[in-house]
Amino acid sequence: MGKIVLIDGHSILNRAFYGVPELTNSEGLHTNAVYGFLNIMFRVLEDEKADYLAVAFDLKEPTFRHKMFEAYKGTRKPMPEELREQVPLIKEVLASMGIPLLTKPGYEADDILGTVARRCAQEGADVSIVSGDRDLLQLADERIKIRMPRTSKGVTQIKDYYPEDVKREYQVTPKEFIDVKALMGDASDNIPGVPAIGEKTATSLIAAYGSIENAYAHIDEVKPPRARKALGEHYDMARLCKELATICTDCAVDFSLEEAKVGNLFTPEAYRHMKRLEFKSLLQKFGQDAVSEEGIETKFCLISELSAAEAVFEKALKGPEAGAQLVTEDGEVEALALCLGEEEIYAIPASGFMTGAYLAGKLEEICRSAPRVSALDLKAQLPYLKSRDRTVADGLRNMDGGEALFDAGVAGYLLNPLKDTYGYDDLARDYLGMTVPSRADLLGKTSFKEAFAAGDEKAKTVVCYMGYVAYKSRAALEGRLLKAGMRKLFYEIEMPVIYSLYHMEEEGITVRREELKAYGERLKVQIERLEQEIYADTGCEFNINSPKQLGEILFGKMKMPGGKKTKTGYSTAADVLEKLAPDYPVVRKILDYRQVAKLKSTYADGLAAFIREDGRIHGTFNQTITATGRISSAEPNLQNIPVRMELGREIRRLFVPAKGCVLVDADYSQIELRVLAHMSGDENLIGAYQKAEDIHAITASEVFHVPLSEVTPLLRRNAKAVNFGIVYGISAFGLSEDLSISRKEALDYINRYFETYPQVKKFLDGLVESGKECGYVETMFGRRRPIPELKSTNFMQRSFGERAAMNSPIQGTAADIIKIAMIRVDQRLRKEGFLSRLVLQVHDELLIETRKEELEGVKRILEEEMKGAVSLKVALEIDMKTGNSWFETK
DNA sequence: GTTATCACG
DNA sequence: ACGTACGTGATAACA
Repeated sequence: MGKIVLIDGHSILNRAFYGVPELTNSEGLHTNAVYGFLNIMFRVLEDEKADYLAVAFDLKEPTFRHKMFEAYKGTRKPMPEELREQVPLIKEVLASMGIPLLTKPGYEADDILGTVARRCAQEGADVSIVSGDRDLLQLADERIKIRMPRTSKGVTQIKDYYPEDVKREYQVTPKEFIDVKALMGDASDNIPGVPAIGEKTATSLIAAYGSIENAYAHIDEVKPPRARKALGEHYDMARLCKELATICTDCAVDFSLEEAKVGNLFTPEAYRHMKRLEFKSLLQKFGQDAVSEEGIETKFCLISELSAAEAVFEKALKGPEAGAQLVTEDGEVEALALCLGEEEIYAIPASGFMTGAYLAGKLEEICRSAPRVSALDLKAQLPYLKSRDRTVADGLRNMDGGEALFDAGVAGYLLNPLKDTYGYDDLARDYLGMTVPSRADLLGKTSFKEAFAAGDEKAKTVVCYMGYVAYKSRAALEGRLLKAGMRKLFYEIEMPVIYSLYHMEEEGITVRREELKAYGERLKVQIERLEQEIYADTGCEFNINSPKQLGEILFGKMKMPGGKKTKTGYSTAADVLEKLAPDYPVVRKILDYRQVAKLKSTYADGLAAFIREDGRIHGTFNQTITATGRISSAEPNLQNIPVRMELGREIRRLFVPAKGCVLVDADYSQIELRVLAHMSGDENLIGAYQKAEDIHAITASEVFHVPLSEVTPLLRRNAKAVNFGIVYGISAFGLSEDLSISRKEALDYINRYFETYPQVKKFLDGLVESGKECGYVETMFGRRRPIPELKSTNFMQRSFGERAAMNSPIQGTAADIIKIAMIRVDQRLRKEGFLSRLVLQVHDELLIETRKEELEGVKRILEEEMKGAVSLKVALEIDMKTGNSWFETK
C-alpha cells in the first residue's frame, strides 16, 4: 500500500515558529513558521519517499473533549499575532500544492491523525506521523512511526519513535503512555491529572501496573503512600483524565487516500505563493514549467528588422497608450521595450542600423507625442532622451499635474514605500496578480549585451516583461492611487520631482580633486600619529578599526568599566567611549582616530573616487527608498557631508561653484516643528512661533516656567532636546539617554511639555490611534506610510510602530513641502531663462549654483518658492547664505 | 551577507 | 518586565 506521511499542522507550525528566527517578507508579513514548516515537510517527504501526504488541523472551536471539562480549562497562552497570521498562509500554500487538509468540527488534529493512521496501518501502509507533540507517542505501533522534529539554530533534527523507542525513553509502552499522562496531568491540554502525582510517580506506577485500573485493583500495594492515598481518593478523576488523554482512533473522518497521493507539489499557484512569501531557497525547487504557464510569454516578440521596428514606432506615436522602457547597461542602450497592447509586446535590441541612439531617439519621439506613455523607471532613461527635445527631460509634460507620462515604479513606491525594489516582477506580483520570472531568475548575472549577442531567448523575455508590465500595470496603479487619495500627490509632486532629481544628477557639483587629495594626505599623517600613540598607551598593536579587538583591549585587558552591550560583545560606540574619555586619555585618542579614519575613508578617498572628468560629482538621488517620502542620496551620498565637527566641515570648502558662479544655500528653519504646530493646531505652539525667533528658548521658558530673559543655555538645550524628542516620537528613555538625566526627570520634562502644548499631545495620540486602526499614517498631502509594527504583540516592535506613527506624518509632510519647493525652484529657473541650477537637496536645504549676475533673481526665487510652497498656520522661514564654497554658506 | 560604527537632516 | 529615540548610506571587519 505504500508509505503515508501525516503532519500535525498546528504542532509543526508552532515548532517552526519558535525554531526559525524572525522572518518577514517585504509586505511585512511574518513568514518564519511557514518557512520552517515547509522545510520540515520537504525534508520528511524526501527521506520517506512518501506516496501519500496529508496535514491535519484543529478547527477553532473548543473540541468535544475539552467542552466536557470546561471547568478545568487551563491557562493556554493566546497565540502570538505573528504566528496567528501564518495559519491561513500555510493552509493556502498546502492547498496550492494539492495536499489535503484534514479537519473535522469537534475533533482535534490528534484524533484525526490517530484515526487516519490506524485506518491506513490496518490496511497495510507504513505510516509516519510528524508532530512536535509528545501526546502523539501513544499512537506508535509497528506500522506507525512518530517523527518529532526539533529546529534549533536553523538546523532541523528529527527523532523517530517506534514503540520500543517510547519504551526506552519513557519506560512505558505507547498504550501505557496514556495512563501516565492522565495521572500527571497536562496543563496545556486542560487535563488536571491526579494531585500530588507528577511525572516520576506516574511513570513508576504505570511501569509497575500497566494501567490506572490495574494499579487501583492493587491499591493496597501501591507505593509510595502519598501516591496510594492520591489514587484512592481521585480514582474517578484519573479515569476521566484517561478518557481525556486518549486520542480517538475511530472518529468519522473523511479521508480519501486518492486525494492524499503526492502529485506535483510545484504548481504554478504554489510558485506564486513562494514568490510572494519571498522564499528564495524554496523557489529553487520549482522547475521552469511553473513559471511559463502565464501564456503571455508566447506573445513576446523580438524585433530585429528595421522595417518591422518602424511600423511599431509609427503605431506607438498614434497611441492611445504605450508601455516603454529603454534598457541600458553601463551607460549604453541595449534594447527598447515597447508594449502597445496585449498582443503587441516587443523587445527591440540595439544592433546594426538600429543603434542605441536610434532607439533612444524613437523613444523620445514617443514620449513627446504619444498621448500616454508608461515607464518602469523614468529617471533612469531621461539621460538618453535629451538629444533633440527638452520637453521630456524638462518634465513639461508632467508639470501642473500633466498625466501624459507615468512612472510605474514611483507609483508602486507611493502605494507601499516599505518595499525595497519596484522591479517589473514586483509590480506584476503586487498589482497584476501575476508571477513572472525576474531578471535574475532568467539571466542571472549575464549582461543583456551578452545575452542578446548569444541569441538568448531569455533576454527578449525580460525586455518584453518590462514593456508589458509598464503598460499593463498603469490602470491598476492609477486605480489604487485614486482609491488611496494619492492621485494628486502622484501627478503633482512625485512625477514632477523625477525631473528635478534628474536635473541635479545631470548637473552634479564641482569638488576640487587636488585639494581633496591633499586633505586626505593630511588625514593620513594624523591617523598614523594617533595609531602609534594608541599602540603605546594600550601596550599592544591591534586593529583599532575592529570593534571586537578594541572592546577586548579596553574592557578586557585594561578593565575599563561599562563593558557589554551588544550581542557580539562590548560596545565601543562613541557615546560609550565619550563617558570613559575623561578618565582614560587613550580613549580620547581612539575617538579622534575614529573620526579621522572616517573622514579619510568615506569622504576624502570615498568622494575622490566619484569626481568625474568634468571635475564634478554626479550622485544619484533616489525617490523610492525611504519610508517617509524623503529623497535619499547615494553613490556618493551627498546628504551626509560633515558639518557638525570642525575638521570634517573643512571638506565643504572643496565643494565649489563653477567659474562665474557662487553657491546659494537656503534651508528651512525648523520645518518639522512648524509642520507639527500646523498639523496639531496647537495654539500655544503656533503662538510661540508668531512671538519670536528662538523657538527652543521659548519652549524652555514655557515648559520650565521661567521668563524668556532668564532662560539659561542649559535650559534651552534641554528644551531643544525635548523638541527633537517630540518629533521623533517621544519616549522618556530616549530623552533621558540624550540628556544624560534620569528617566523620571525625562518623563517630567515630557509631561510639562504636553501640559504646555496640549493639542500636540492630542495630535500625536491621535496619530497612534488612527495608525492602529488603518494600519498606516499619512502626511498633509496624503502620502501614506504603512506601519505593520503597530499590530505587533511584541512590546518593542509595537513601541517602535508608535514612534514611527508620530514621526512619519511630520517628517513626511516636511519632505512633501521641500519637494514642492524644489520642483518650483527648478522649473522657474528653467522657464525664466536662468543659467543658475539646483545642484543639491539635503532634506530641508537646497543648494543652487548661481551665476553671479543672477544672484538677486535666484535669491528671490528661493525665497518665494520655499516660503510659499505651502501656506501653514505658522510661516515657513528660511536661512539663506551665499559663498564661494559650501563651507562659506554655512 | 551581516554587524557595528558614524556621517547627515 | 520588556529595552528605544525618527529617517538615511558608506565603510571596515568578520563570518
